[in-house]
Amino acid sequence: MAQQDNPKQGSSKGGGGGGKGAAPAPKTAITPTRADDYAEWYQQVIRAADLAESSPVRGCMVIKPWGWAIWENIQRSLDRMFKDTGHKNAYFPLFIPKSFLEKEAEHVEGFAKECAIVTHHRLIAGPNGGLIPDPNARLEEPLVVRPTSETIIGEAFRGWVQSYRDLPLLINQWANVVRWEMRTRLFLRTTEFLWQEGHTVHATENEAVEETLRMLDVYATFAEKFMAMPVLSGPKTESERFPGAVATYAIEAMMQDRKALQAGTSHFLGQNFARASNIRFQSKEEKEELAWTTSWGVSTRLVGGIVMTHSDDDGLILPPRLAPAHVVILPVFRGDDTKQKVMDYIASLAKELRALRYEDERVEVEVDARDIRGGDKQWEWVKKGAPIRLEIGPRDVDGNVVMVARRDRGTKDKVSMSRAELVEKLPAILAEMQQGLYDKARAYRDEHTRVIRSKDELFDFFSTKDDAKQITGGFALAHFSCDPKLETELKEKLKLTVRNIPQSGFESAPWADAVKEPGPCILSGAPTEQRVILARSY
RNA sequence: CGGGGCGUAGCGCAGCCUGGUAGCGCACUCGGUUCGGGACCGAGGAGUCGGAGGUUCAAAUCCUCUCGCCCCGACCA
Repeated sequence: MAQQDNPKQGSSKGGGGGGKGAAPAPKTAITPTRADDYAEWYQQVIRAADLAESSPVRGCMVIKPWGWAIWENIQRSLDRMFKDTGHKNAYFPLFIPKSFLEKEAEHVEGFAKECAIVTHHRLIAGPNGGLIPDPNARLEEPLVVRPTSETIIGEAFRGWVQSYRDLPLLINQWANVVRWEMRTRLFLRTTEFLWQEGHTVHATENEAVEETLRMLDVYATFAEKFMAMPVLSGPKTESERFPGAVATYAIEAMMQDRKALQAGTSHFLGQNFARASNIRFQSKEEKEELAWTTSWGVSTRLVGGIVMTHSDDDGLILPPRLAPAHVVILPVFRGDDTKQKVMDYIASLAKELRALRYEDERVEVEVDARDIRGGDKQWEWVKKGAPIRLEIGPRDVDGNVVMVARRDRGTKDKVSMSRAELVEKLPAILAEMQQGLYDKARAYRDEHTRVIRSKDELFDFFSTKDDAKQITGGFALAHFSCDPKLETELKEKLKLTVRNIPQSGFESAPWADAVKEPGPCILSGAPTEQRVILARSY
């Protein structure tokens, strides 16, 4: 059904201010729409949902309460999964002595270009009234602000590991890291970002590989069950590998502009970092051996993934399992006489709803009693993506009913429900919404994933006609030999990269059978064992 | 870091070319009428014109430098 609402906010491209010719009234709460300008739409959704804003510090964002609450939910859910797989949390320093970073050759090369460095520990008055680093307070050895913590954690682990009895060592840290990226985007790529990084040490190669895959699987499960975001799991090619890793695995999701988002990585580090940090242990056979390590992480980028997977032209849509509030109650009343009656009713309903369980968590209820216009309030929560909105006024109180609106339905699509029915059905409704979001995202991804059989087909799939902003392409499933030279060619000509070599996440997709088929590389003709995913990415 | 665009009230913008010391819409505050809803009328508050230097009697407007944002590229979670 067509939306007739008249948004008050959002950027208008044409027109200009000063009361000049107004642009035609947009019909969506977010301007522009996804189809018109996806990148700008993304920015506007974040702003309209009040998730975050940019800060005075280059590339760094301020995460606002609603955005932070989503991250907290991500943290809580993932943390439980880490604990359930035997991991413990710990915390390591923000600063890494420069020399530590230099211990692993590939690692240095990979991160050297994007490190923030601390060289002094004191400021003094400068010539122009400002502050300058005190030349007498120069650090003997500069400290790097961690871009990732393998080296500093490895240093600690060396002391923690002596015997095979100390293994496996399964540690996770929730932290911030800094990577001086050239180009930043809220949540997707910021100079400072928040993440968790798991670091584990094992006695055998097998165990370490198992751990790497286990955590990749934890990520895939989290993405699918909590974020309602379908992902394809599998190893990366050599060129996309984490600096210093033997193998990197990733989960890859398709956003609504059909670009891929790397949503989580798990690295098998072999003995490279153990060697660099000298992590050795005595085996049962009384031999001194070099350990095997892994590392794995997901970041605040996941919030960007949620935005781009589910949201529509009216704003954010949150999967219920990660929504800071499952239910938002919007009181409707006029004078003080009806207010008390309505608020009392709402208080008792909120209490009853909070006692419910959804996915083994408390149902979170927010009562928005702010004294602002009902319509504005309604739209605010639409844009913030709250799963359920309940409208309750005097008439509802009298009839013991509530008006229920779902974020996955039209904004005007409200149904009246008895209080008892709501209480009884709420968990099921949330579950249905969660599943619905997943199914929809899954259908979108599967629809825009194409089995590609030739170079021409590939170029055709990703060809752009006239408007550079139009959404085209998707995931190309193709036989590709993963030769770095050929990868460069695809990157230069089509901006494509091999996202991964999918191992799971595609069961029951219409093209599932094509994935594991062997065949000749569409560029070189060399034989390959299975198809890979080629896509443009964030 | 290269190319392009841009920073003027919370948000979106006009003013800059042709210097004279700030304006519009929405938001905000108050009053009223409305109101199961993204209203309407009236009154009002709010701006270091990103920052620093310079030219000038006078700078949002001209010049230099700088910081930040957005888009495209290279780099990447």
